[in-house]
Amino acid sequence: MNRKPIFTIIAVLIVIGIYSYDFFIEQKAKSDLIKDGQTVKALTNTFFLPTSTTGQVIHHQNYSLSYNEPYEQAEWVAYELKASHLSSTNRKRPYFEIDEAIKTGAAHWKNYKKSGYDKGHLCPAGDRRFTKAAHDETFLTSNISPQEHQFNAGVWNRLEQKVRYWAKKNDGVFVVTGGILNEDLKTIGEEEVAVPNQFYKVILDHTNGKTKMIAFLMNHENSNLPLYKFVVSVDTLEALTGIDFFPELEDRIENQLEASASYKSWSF
DNA sequence: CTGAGACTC
DNA sequence: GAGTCTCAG
Repeated sequence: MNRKPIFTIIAVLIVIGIYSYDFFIEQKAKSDLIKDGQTVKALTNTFFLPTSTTGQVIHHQNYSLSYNEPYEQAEWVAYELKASHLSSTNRKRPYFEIDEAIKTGAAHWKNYKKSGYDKGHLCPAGDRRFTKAAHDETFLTSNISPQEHQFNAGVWNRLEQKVRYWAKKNDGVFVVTGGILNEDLKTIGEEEVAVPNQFYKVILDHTNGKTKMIAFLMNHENSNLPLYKFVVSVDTLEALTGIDFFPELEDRIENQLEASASYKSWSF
């Protein structure tokens, strides 16, 4: 009878041990996930990542972003869209989740509820349908910006579809996108998520060793104008955002390409 | 494709 | 909050 407390203590220790082990495995899996994302970018696509004006760059498995805390959204989201990524698989839309990777705290989706604005994807769900995990990963609140529905479902949607067309045609493109974040923007919700007045997108293609790029700047309103009307130089966007979009590109090529607002080598 | 919102449980 | 359904451009 007097041995009973010993057994109890041993049993408790075993239970604690099991929970600790589970916790350890879970943490290990999480750190591997983050490390993998960084490794992938380091080994392959580093050159296409823009600079960050905030110092908070997050690498997810299928896109990277730079979070701008005061505006409660990403200043840019960057990803590669390969032809093989394009999928017609219909996937169920999950619920938006707070991106736990944002150390300063990503906005809650409730800020958007009944705000009159869409939770507009920056990395589109339609570009990440190749797996459920990739699709779900776009439903993080670090990957959205308040967008008028007419804009999101209209001219912005048209541009996103054009990017898919180029990805298919050129066997892959790099995409950088976001809202123009500057002072005195309207905000929504308790966390005061800023509503950009303009949105931009930069597309880089390096098919067959030739590098070309094209950039778009759109006012935050729907339009029926053809997409080429919104073409600007990357230099224009860099002046507006303070972001250096392709710092790893050879300077001579970078300077030449970024100064151009020509779209003659892109088919619409 | 891009989404919101109402309704039930 | 989760799941299902309807609706709009």
